[in-house]
Amino acid sequence: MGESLSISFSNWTTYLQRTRRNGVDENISFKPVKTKRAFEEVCDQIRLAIQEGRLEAGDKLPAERQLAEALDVSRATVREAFRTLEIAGVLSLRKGVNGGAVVMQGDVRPITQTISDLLSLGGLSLSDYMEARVCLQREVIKLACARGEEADFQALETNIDETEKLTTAAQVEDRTALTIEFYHLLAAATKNQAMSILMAAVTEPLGYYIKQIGVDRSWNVAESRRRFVAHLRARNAPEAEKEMMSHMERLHGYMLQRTAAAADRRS
Amino acid sequence: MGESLSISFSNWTTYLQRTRRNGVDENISFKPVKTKRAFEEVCDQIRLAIQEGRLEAGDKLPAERQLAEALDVSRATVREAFRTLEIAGVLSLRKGVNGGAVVMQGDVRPITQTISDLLSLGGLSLSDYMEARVCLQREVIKLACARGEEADFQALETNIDETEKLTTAAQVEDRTALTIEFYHLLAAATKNQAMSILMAAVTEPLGYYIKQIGVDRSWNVAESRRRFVAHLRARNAPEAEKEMMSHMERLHGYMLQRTAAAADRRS
DNA sequence: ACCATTAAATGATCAGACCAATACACAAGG
DNA sequence: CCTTGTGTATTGGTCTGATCATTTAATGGT
Repeated sequence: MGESLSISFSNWTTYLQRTRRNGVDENISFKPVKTKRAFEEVCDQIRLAIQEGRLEAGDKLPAERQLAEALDVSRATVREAFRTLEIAGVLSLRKGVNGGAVVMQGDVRPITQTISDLLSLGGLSLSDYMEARVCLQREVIKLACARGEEADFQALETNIDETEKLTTAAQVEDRTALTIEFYHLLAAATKNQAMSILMAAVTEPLGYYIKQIGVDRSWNVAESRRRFVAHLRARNAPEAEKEMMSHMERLHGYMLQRTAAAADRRS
Repeated sequence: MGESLSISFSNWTTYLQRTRRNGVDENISFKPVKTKRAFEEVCDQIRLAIQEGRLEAGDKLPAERQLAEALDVSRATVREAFRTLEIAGVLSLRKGVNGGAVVMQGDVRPITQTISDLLSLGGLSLSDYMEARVCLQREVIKLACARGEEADFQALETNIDETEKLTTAAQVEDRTALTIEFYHLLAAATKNQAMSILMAAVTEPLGYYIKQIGVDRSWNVAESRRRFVAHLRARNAPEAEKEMMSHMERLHGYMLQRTAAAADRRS
């Protein structure tokens, strides 16, 4: 079925482009000519199979060599398709006998990675990013207050305990990891996977910034967090929100200030 | 500088694994042995260069052949790295003289794609997804009410006008596109790029579902939207929210019902 | 039953080649 | 001078075929 994959469309596309260039048929709506690359076609076929239910999580795809022959493309092409889907979290590639490409359930990492990329490339400003963090956080708190269970609150408090144990400057990295985990645990209390994913997307990149600009050591974060969890336990969403908002306001102000300082230093 | 890229770590990792297997040092915290693949190393080097400001949007990387030689890896390896970063929206690959790999500003598509993947693979439930949509929508409305300008409201109304023009069943696809555009325009009114990104992430996958289960033709969406925009213009966030919530409630109920029906039919 | 060795399968990488599209230089013709 | 066509070099896209590294299962000895 894949035999037509590598047939050349060059003559046809050239014709279309020339036609447009002449300007005669300008009013006729041509779709932008975009020759799909072979590996994209392979990607699409696999994704389509998943959408239509012909493939689902846990299924194993044919080995690269076999699939290449079946689709009448080279192994390198199958490889690029597999790589693309692996990065997307759709496939997992395992070596060895009984290895191969296995369909996964998806992965959150591409999302957090993309947010990080957008931040470091300037496609997303730090202030917009932080405001979105605040907005999401508000909704998370509402849900967590309504649905959080004792186990969730316990996990949050354990996290705070561990944070307080790490006081030396050398443990900044571990503290950062715990901070990020705190937000993850909070999102988990919403019992909503999608909210967890979105929160992860706007939380994970924090680590990169904290590593760059350092932490605000002039403030005891643990105290604020304890008050916050207490409000959560009391199902007092407005107070919990107020506590968190004041914390985030301080954090974001600190980050903006330090980032601006770093930018000044660079120029 | 990259000369050590292809040196084999196999002996070292094997040693570590054997040591662990013996169980003697179980209490010592080993990091999980994860032999990084060559193309990942290349990816990381490029991303690091971006984070450190040595590369920024608009810069052009060396050609595949040159970079392969510089890093002492094969062209295929550079290629997989480039492909990975291209899919991530970090690079754009262009053929021809003066072509090559150009650093971009990032792209939102990986995020929406990942959400779609998670939905079709079962890593994210439809109900969780829709609830997150509602939560995000609430925040978007707040911001849009506060910051939306006349041009934004105008764009929304134009969108509604065009939706009303399309009434035949054959134009379902176009109507869907307009529906998605409506949410994008609404997000744009927040003047916050991050909110736009998050909204896109939870809006885009709608198209896939609507195409599958069809639209609810028993209800006039345009009317509800007109009321909604009127509330926006009046800066009346609570009423705007109420209008949108009732609409989404209906839409989501319809989707859950039809999806369940489709699932029944399949089994 | 247990352990070490071997073998086969499979992804990871490499090497070298050719194809296809693109942009630029340059010549031809108006 | 401007336009138009024609190379032509460059670069990503694909192919072929090979070797390396890792994993699992089979094998076989103790």
